[in-house]
Amino acid sequence: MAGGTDDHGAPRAPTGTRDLLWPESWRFETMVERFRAHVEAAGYGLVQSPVFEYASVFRRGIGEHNDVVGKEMYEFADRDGQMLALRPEGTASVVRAYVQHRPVLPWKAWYAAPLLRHERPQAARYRQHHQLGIEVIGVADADLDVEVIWVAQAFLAGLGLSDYSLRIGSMGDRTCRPGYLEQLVGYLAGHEGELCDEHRVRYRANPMRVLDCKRAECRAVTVDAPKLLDHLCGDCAAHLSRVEEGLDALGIPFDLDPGLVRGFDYYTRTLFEFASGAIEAAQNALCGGGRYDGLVEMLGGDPTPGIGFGMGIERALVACDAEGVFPAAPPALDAFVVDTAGGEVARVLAPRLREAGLRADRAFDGRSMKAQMKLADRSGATVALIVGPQEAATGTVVVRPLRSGGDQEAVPASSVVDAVRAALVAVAGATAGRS
RNA sequence: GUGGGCGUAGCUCAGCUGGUUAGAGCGCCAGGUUGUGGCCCUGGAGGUCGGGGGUUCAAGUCCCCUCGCUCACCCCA
Repeated sequence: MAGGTDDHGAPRAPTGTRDLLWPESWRFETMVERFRAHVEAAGYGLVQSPVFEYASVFRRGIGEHNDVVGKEMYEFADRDGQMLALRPEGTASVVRAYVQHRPVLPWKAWYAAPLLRHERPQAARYRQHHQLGIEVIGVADADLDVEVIWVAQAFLAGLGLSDYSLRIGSMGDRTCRPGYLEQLVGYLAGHEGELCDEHRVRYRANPMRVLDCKRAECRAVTVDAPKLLDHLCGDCAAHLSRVEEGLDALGIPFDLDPGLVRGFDYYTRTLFEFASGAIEAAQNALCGGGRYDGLVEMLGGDPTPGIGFGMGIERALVACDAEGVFPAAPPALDAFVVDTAGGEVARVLAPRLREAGLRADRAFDGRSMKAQMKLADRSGATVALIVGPQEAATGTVVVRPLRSGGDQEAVPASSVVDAVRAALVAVAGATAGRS
């Protein structure tokens, strides 16, 4: 295959992207709706920002020294020569929107958006993926950190998930981090020759990455490296303690992880990540977030605190599959019209049923009774409404239950809607009676 | 960017050491006393065996290249 087509010339979805067809698409959207209900009940309002921004928004916010901006961002000059970038993560865009519009503080926003990164696809990782997220601008209180973590945790639990864990850490702030980084770089410089090939040359650009390196060489060095959690200033230490207390108070289990590090420059203080224990694949991070008290300023606003998280919808769905929860059970039809008498009845009856608030569909192309009944069955409809020559001549419609054992009956065309409603009630009653 | 695995009907896959018109299950379509779905039976449609080149009397089966998918590293949701 070449040029975005298969070898027969038919185009296909780009590498790392996928089409979601019914009923998978239904499940995806249902998860978004769940999230909407969950966060709106906690005071968050939807924010929608463009899928592309001036590239500088991400360069300034996320920083140059990480893979997302450095080598994964879709960046291009448009026809006017403006440097634009497809949104690689959610927070920078939302904060840019805040700086531009200055909504009243505190501003609690949520979003569900596609993110694009030119990564090599693998299990549970795509070039276009989707995140559910929240951002709160204008609150420094550690109790908000607890709320934000709760929002994520309660959502996961609400999906029915139970096999996941929470790690939290702190990135310090401008008071304590610079001094710590200096110490860390000094320490690493003293062990430069012992680091892995990659970090031997890169440790100065992003020293905290080395702490996260999985290679044995780096691990041997970092065991005794200075830890940021031991060098937090008084305010950052107090903030972290308050968060831990709050999580304890809510009964949310967590692990304090000195090695929890993120590549984005904007993070300060609280950092957290939920990982699934049920996902077999390597990519098991469900949700990552943290505080970014310096980001608003970096994007041209006044110094204003902020915090948020992003949760991968695709990953959450994989976790749901792995745990056997949140099944796909799309709604079925109420009625399916079968017309073998020329279609004159079906073309009016189906719209009338829908106007009456019923979920209805019909067959086309004048197919046989058997074929139309098959479609009716496959549609999941509760009843089939059958119109043959006999019914067409007498102005009646046969109401045939498809999901229960009841008998079919012929009713006047004028009372079909009532008959369908009665059948729905009867079936619902029978179902309730069985369970 | 690096490495491994795989590419045969819409889907899941068989096709042994290269040899006649490439198969199965599911799905789809049409029939099974001339008006009724689900089960069952019968029949049918549907494949340039990812693409290109090479070896050979002969390749889905071997070799090379290429595209794609997939898994892992890196990083991340």
